[in-house]
Amino acid sequence: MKQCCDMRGFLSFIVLRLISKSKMSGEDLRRELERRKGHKPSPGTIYPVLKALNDNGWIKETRDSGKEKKYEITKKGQKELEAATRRFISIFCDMKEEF
Amino acid sequence: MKQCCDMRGFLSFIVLRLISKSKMSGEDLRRELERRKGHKPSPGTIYPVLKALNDNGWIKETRDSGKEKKYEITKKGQKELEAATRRFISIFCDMKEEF
DNA sequence: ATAAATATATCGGTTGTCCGATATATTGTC
DNA sequence: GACAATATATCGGACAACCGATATATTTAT
Repeated sequence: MKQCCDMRGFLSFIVLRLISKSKMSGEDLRRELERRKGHKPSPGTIYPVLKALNDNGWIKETRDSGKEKKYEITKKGQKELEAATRRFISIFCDMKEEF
Repeated sequence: MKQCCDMRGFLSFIVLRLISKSKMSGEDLRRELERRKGHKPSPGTIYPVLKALNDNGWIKETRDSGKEKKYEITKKGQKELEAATRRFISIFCDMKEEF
């Protein structure tokens, strides 16, 4: 174990959260994730995540006048995000003080 | 993807945090994790995590008068926990409002 | 329109987390 | 001390996250 911990497994959660705040493209997300994590996820990481979220009906494409492709959250995605957020809070309840 | 997301990958982080607050045994941790996650990690999950944290010198055993074995955090573990917490906050900065 | 740059998509492979099963050790009870 | 109950340890394997490489599509610049 190099560090405690890798914090794998949360990418789709973060991505869904970010998209819920504003429409974002794959590259938008890569940039924002680099900012937060100090490491830019590879295309092979981010696009499969977007595909999975889309296949689940949690996000959907939106093309504003034929420009670059962005994603926005769906109603179903909102529900899922709320549920996931509840799970998150329940697990990390005591992190409150750290923020 | 069944849910977004499984929130795997944070177990050692949570365990280190819990131990930093009070000395805990493996079973103490299993109970507390069940409370938070709604699912009790198997022995095959928790003990290897404790071993790994111990091997890294982040926690150490403490036997209070030959009673059950508990773990407490070390100085090195404190440092690592602070670093991990910083990473966590950086990634989830916007979760602040949710708590 | 063509070329270059950027964005998206897909696939195979690696790695790490976690579990179930099982074995051993420790504690509590009689 | 003997036995049961509880706690700890270890191992193989399943599964999923993530990456690197590569291919394709789209946008931008000339």
